[in-house]
Amino acid sequence: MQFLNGQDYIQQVSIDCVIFGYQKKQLKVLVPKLALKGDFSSLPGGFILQNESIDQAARRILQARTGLKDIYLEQFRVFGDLGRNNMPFFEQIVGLNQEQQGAESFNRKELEWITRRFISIGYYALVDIHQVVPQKSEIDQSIEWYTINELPSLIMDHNQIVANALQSLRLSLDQKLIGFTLLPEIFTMKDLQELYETIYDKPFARNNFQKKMLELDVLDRLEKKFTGAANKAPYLYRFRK
Amino acid sequence: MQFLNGQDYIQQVSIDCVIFGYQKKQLKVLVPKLALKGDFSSLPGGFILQNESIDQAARRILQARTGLKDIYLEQFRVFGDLGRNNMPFFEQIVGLNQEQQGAESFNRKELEWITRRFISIGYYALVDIHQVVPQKSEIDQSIEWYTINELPSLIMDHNQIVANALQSLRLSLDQKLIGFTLLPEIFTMKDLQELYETIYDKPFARNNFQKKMLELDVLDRLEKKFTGAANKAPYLYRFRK
DNA sequence: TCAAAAGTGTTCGCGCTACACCCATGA
DNA sequence: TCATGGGTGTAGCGCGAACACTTTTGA
Repeated sequence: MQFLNGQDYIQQVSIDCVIFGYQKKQLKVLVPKLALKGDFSSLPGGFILQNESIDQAARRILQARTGLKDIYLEQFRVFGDLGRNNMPFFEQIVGLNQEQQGAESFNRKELEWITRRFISIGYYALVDIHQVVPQKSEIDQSIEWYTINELPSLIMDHNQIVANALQSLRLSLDQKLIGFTLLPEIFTMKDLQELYETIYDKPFARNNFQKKMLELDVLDRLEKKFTGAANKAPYLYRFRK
Repeated sequence: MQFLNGQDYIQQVSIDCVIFGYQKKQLKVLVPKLALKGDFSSLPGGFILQNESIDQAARRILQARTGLKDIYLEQFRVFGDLGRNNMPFFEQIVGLNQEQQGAESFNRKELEWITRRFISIGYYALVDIHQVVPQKSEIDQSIEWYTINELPSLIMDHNQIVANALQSLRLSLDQKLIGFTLLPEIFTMKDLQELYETIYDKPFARNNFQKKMLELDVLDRLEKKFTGAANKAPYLYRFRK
């Protein structure tokens, strides 16, 4: 019935993942560039196999791009407007790729399948960026971390999806103690504060931030971290599971 | 390609609506009972036409059951577990309806269509219960308002969907000034307070509740309401749009 | 001894809660 | 004039923000 690459997927439904990472006071998103002429980038995505749940599908997609198995994952919204189809995108490609790349690499049936209208389930994931070795899929030319404020223009409504994901992340961050998943296992209070400041794009008072975090009672204080700098050495912390 | 009743729908995706109403200090949900032997109830739901957005589909489904066009509507979650299919349900029906009702009223193609695994997009709606004249669809035997604590057992995971909807409603109620949509246009402060107490299932202090609501600066105070009771007449209010 | 940055204790103001009081209404 | 329920003012309390002070570190 409905096949793409010989797999039996649910038709007209896709999953798009906003994979957040954090490095050097910047919130980043993992974005592959498609192996087609014309600079097309999109969110890492995929389809849902008949014999897997949507969460399993999202995990499979994430694992393929990040190599990580245990990832913090949250479904945040469905995008189902009319006009969410790859048609204009493929038309552009056909125009740009007259030889044999791109659209030609799809056979006729696959092209029909992929250019229909799609409903997309948005997931966001939080990862320790240092643990990720970004993996190209077979349709990618490259895959890279982009600072969220310097994202390239993405296909369809994918820029909008990122904006929505960030909004949802901000709402959940305080509630669910998920910020730690963006950091390495061991971190200083300053690291944590800078992460929060980056996500909310506003400063926090140092002492109050520390107090608030410690009162959550989820941090183990470890030994001090001697940096060689001429100041008091900060404690290291670890998130208690 | 994919047809049910001659319509071209997206396959394996459904919409389920939790329609909230409020009457006599009770939060209610509109639940149709299916025209099949064996007491099957489900959430009002439907499918997505190829040429409508998911929001439009939800509105169409809501209008069909409530008669109302302008309805407060919120998408709150996607349910996509494995095993979300109507197969066990239809097997039960076949067992119970040996004659010609129920499953037999579907032709073979429709049966195949409807018994596949489904991904369902959950919406909740808030309506003024007095404006609604519940409408049966052709597959319903009846349709009724049920107090949320006395819901019947619904098919598949629909009871779970209702629980999720209520949870989302509670989270949004304070943020988005949507409570008023459950009340008639004109109401007293006591009406509003009782609505909140019902939804959150806990009491609020009368004076503080009043202050909080008035400080939102979204209520127009109208004339007093003389009830004939031997006490001070309460003001009537209207939500300012 | 000093500057830099980390850790901690204290005060201030706001918003929510609780208590108190007054007012209108019909019997 | 009284009971009932509605409207409003004020005091207490807890949390987060702002401020202040101490401690540690290497130059």
